[in-house]
Amino acid sequence: MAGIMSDSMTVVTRFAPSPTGMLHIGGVRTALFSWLYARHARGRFILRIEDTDRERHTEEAVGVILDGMQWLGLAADEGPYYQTQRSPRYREVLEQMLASGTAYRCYCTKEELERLRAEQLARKEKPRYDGRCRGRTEPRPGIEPVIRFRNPPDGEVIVDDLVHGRVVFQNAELDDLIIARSDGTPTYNFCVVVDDMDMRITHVIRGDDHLNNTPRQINMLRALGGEPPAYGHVSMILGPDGAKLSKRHGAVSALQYRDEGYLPEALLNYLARLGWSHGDQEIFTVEEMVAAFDIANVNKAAAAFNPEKLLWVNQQHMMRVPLSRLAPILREQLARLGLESRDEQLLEGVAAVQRERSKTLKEMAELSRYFFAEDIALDEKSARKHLTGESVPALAKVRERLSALGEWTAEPIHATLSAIAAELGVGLGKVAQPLRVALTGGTVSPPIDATAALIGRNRAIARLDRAIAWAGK
RNA sequence: GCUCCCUUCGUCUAGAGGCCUAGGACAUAGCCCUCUCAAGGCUGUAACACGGGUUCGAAUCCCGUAGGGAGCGCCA
Repeated sequence: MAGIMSDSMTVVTRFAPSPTGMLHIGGVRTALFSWLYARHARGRFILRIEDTDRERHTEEAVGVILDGMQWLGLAADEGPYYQTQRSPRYREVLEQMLASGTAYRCYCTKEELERLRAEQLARKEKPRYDGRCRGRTEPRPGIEPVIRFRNPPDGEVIVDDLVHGRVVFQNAELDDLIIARSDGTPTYNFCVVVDDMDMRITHVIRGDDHLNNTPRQINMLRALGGEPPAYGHVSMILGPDGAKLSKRHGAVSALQYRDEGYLPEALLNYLARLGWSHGDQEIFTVEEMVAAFDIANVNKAAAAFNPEKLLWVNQQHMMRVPLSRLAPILREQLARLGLESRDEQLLEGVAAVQRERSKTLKEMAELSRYFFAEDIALDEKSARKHLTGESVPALAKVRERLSALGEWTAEPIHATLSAIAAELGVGLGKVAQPLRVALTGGTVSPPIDATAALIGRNRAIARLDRAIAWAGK
């Protein structure tokens, strides 16, 4: 009964990225599913860095993964483990397999193997090693051998995949894969098996590009006397055009989304809903996802990444989260625009009125310059339209009454503006729009009373004076 | 080429033989609300890849076909 664990057994999942210099959002999604599965089952989640290919992997590349996981809040209960630090253990298992005969040395040269491959291809066969060194007992002088796994020649391997259901592979389709290179270093498929066994992984949740590796890994695990874990192969993410997601589709790195002003829980929510659903619910807090997640409901088909929906999900989260969560991120985004603000009260106030009019915190910062900048730029077009000679009486009246206003908050400001409109016999728009241009420099802002309140009396009056002067020209 | 996987509105999905006149969400169009922009509300356009079966009845089960993807490395 491969992979069926009793309830009493603790679930252990893992995320095993290869440090390529970026945390890909496809990887984030499998990490998330792994993490959710462990959290839901009150199990453990392990982070393991697959860095066997030493040259390509740098410390910075590992740092990127760690930073990304931290930003996302996908905390590991164990690790990070590094494969490069486990060499002695791999060596040990290799020796053990050689001794037991489940692995053997292969002295074929690369040229020989290439020829074999070419012949098979010419015969329209699947290229695979034919096992010619299986029975060899004597070394070939001058050749450093590789080590191959002795795969069972017949029978089948059944994978009861958590998302795909039963998948059956014939052993005859599998060949004896190389588990150690001629320089003695172990290869990926072998390391994974040893690691998953040693770390007692109960549920391997990974990309479905690994589905074809699974029968080999199961065979190796059995040869080592281990019991295979359960496997769940989740689909990959496609670009909006249905092609494999790549840089040309825009941001594929998780940290880019942080820089673009997305909330990590929103990214997680969006990624989870890509291939998974829970009734008609679209917006989930992380806790809700943990409670509702079930790998069995994950879709088999690959899903296309839709940036517009991510934007919507992000805004929905911005509108629900406490303002104190938004303020620091808004401050950071403002800083990138060269605008300083240490006023937590103001930051939260701005976030409160802007969150329903911005999709990201970056956009919020861009739309909120006039709340933080001392000098604002007057948009020509807006000014010509609304700061006309006709608007001067209204503006003057607003200036006069607002400077005398007792309490500088939205309600009295609103009452004042309404009263002025009524006195002048015009709609509120005739007062609000010129004032909006005066205060913000443009025609778009949150409700004018709230906007004025946040801008503050002194700055508001100064901007009014300037606008009146402009209109009177 | 071989093996394996996948296929419901443009996109993400619901759907476990009758509840389907195929539901929800994003996007899109219209209306409402309204001081601008939003947010919100209402309404609309829009899908079971195709062909055969099985069944009283199929989006759902079976078999093909087509299309897409992955794997077949001394990469991970």
